[in-house]
Amino acid sequence: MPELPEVEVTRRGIAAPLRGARVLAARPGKPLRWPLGCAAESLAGRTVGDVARRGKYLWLPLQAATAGPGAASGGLLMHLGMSGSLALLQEAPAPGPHDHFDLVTDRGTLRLNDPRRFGAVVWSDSLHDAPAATLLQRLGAEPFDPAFTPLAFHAALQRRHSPVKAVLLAGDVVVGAGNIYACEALFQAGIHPALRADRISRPRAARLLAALRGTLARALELGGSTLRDFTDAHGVSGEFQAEAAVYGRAGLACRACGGSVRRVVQAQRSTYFCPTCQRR
DNA sequence: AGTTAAACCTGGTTGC
DNA sequence: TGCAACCAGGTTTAAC
Repeated sequence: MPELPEVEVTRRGIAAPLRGARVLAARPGKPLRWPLGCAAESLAGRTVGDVARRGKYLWLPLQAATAGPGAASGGLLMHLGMSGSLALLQEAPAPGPHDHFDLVTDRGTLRLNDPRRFGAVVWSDSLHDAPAATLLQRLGAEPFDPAFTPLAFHAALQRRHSPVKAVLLAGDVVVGAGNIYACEALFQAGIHPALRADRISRPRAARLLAALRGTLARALELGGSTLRDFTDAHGVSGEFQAEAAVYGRAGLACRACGGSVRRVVQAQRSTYFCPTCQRR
């Protein structure tokens, strides 16, 4: 499920309550994408720092009680995959069949629910060491980074020969958009999803970046999108999907021109677009 | 090197 | 009603 807005909504829900929390225990469940990479017992006694986000990854700093030089830091790199969500529970019931990781703290239990188990919880000594550094290394620019200018976006697109939709999804030019927001941003920008990235003009690249930022910002306001199972840290669903212009609307009328929204498959994923409003 | 398939998993929906 | 086929918010890894 989760694209940047859902991950950021999650981060905002847990960051303040968990800042300074003391870890009492960690309970891994069924295997996720990768092994935890440390003994669960080694997390007990650590203190949670400021939860950060990079792309669709969350970083939970976990400081050791004995503050020595270097070896005391580290943290958990978390990813929600396709179907994951995090909840911060004051009184956690016994884990259900799809609860695959618990971080028990004195401020509540942070619980990962992830039916498909494409998500991940991985220990890393720091963001700058493997495995975290390896995973984050391929990520493109943060969409809201002011240093990421329309010109820089256009230059990056010029180097790619794939359809622009596939480039947005790949996340190595700019992170944050998944299948929903890539479709929506392209619609807002009036760009055909099959258009090769290197064929996009400078003005259209600028328009696409603005559309991407606008789409992600609007989704953030609405608490993200909930298609089937996403909820924020308090169990609340997102509302963005209700105002999606094209995503999931194959055969329905385009909200702008009244024409029929089409569904095609690109890079093994469904793409929704309006052939009238979006041009090559 | 750069682009495109295969793989990981479970469950809900659709169609015969 | 039963069951097969297809679909789903992601991204690493392997293969052209």
